[in-house]
Amino acid sequence: VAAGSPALVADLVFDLPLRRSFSYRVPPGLALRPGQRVAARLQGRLRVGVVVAVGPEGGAAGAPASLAAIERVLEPAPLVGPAGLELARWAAAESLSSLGATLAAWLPPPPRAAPAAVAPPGASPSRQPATTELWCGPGRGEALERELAGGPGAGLVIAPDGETAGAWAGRLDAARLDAAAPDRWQAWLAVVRGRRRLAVGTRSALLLPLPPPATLALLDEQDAAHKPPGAPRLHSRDLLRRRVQLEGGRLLLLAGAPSVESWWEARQGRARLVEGAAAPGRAEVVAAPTRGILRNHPLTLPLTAALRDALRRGGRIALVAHRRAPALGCDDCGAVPRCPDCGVALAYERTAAKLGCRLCGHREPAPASCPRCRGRRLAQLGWGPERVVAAVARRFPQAVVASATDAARAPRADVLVGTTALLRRLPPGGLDAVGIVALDDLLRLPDFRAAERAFQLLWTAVEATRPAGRVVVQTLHPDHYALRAAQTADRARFYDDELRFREELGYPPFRRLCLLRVSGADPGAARRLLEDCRAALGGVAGLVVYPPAPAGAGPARRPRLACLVKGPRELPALLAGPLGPLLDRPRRAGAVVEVEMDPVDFA
DNA sequence: AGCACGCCGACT
DNA sequence: GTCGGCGTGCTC
Repeated sequence: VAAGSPALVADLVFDLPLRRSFSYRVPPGLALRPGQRVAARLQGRLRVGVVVAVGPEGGAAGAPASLAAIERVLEPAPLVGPAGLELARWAAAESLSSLGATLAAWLPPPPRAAPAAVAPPGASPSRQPATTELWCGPGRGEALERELAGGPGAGLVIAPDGETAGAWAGRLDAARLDAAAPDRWQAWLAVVRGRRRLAVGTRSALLLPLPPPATLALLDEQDAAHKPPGAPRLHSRDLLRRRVQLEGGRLLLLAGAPSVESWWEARQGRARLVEGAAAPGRAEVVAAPTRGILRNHPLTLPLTAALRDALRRGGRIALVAHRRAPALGCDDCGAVPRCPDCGVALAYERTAAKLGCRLCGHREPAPASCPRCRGRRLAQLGWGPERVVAAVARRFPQAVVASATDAARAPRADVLVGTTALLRRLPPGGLDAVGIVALDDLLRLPDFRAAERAFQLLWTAVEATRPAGRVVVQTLHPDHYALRAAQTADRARFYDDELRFREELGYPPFRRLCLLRVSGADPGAARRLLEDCRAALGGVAGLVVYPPAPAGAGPARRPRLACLVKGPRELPALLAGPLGPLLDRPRRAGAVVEVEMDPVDFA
């Protein structure tokens, strides 16, 4: 180290579940800036690190006396500036996860060979006004296309999946940044340096810096794909909201039937609701009561008629079936045993012959007959896609009936049978009819979002059906508020009812949730670890910590146990302290804890 | 997450 | 008598 020029130290974060940074010596002559990626040795292995701070030696507290040196830079300039780093830091804190893992998920993979020096990104964007708009009218996709193609500002479109991203990249002639793009690193740089005005990507593009004035668009904002499991454990909508809060810009959230959270934001005046002109015509939503029918055949008369009519005109029909529901329901009166405290359907534990609440852990013996009508037809059986295909093919032998996850994969089928994903990515109005085989399967899900999901499914079905077509909904609950609202095309009516329910029982958007999920080969160890977590949270004011409850079957065949924590808006900050030791060392005594803020999927 | 160092079962 | 299982702990 030359006298007079103090050695520089850089703090790095790595793609590891570690919520701390590591200090390294900066070799003389190496110009490093926060946001830049470098290669450095950690435990002898060369790894990709992101520089989060650079300063004179001695700044890093607790660092060993002699530091290892950074090996080389991977990029001549940072991909994100201080604003992007700040955003990622907020996201990591908000989701109780590591900054390194968060950044790794939000940056394109570094180039294989060290690229030639490039111009650094422009100056930090000047503050622009922030606006959020919720676009839910018909033709919103076309409107977005016109808005962005018309220019002149920069635009970033975030799609729920790579396929949609690819389609939009073509539509807008935009730089493509998702995993399937030929060179994401080059594409990222092209936008940063102003050579491309528009970009399309999935959640991995959320931090892409844009020159002002910028428009950020989130497609299908209600889609759970915007918060898949794993890092970064944050909903793309929440990140984009924060992003426009910090740096300004225009945020457009697109959805026919938005998330309850986004509707609430609009109702509170924090987002502008844009419903657009009324559609010229809308498919009719028909409720087909299934009392006592669905047991033997998946088609009621109204749905059979819709199928027959559509087949006669040579049209296409989609049938939405659902996997077996984990809950019990009465096939006679439609009653579903629910948790007395949480209001969600109780999950049926067949082996124990018990009903259990997935949220609070309440358990009771499974009744032999329906508590409401005393009927004996309390059953878990549902009509899965395979059974529906067989039944429809028997009833309409001349029709081509296909089971498909994606309508585009079965172009020749007259009748498509699939789960709710079937209706995704369909051109609006392309179907003659849609049949929802058993809406109750969806309503029975032990998830407080069940009604929201049902409403979104119905709305999507209507949008996918031609204006003179029919959406036939088979259900034992023809008066359910989600169905009524879909029939009258009255969004506000649904959200008013749903928000009242959420407020009464203390669910989002009024309260926040965090799920502590524990798994382990030894059930005893898992239970003990979860009890440690609950004990750690015991003294925190403002929290409701629910008892352990069995968690849904995970990918691993290990017993899983979960516990839900409910709290105020600042829940992450309240949990960070007490759960800190657990987050830093999640594996203990043969069990592992996973902490998930704002979970979207409970079933 | 990896990877190393730690103590208890089936083998050349 | 050893080789090796993965349980636990650490990473500038």
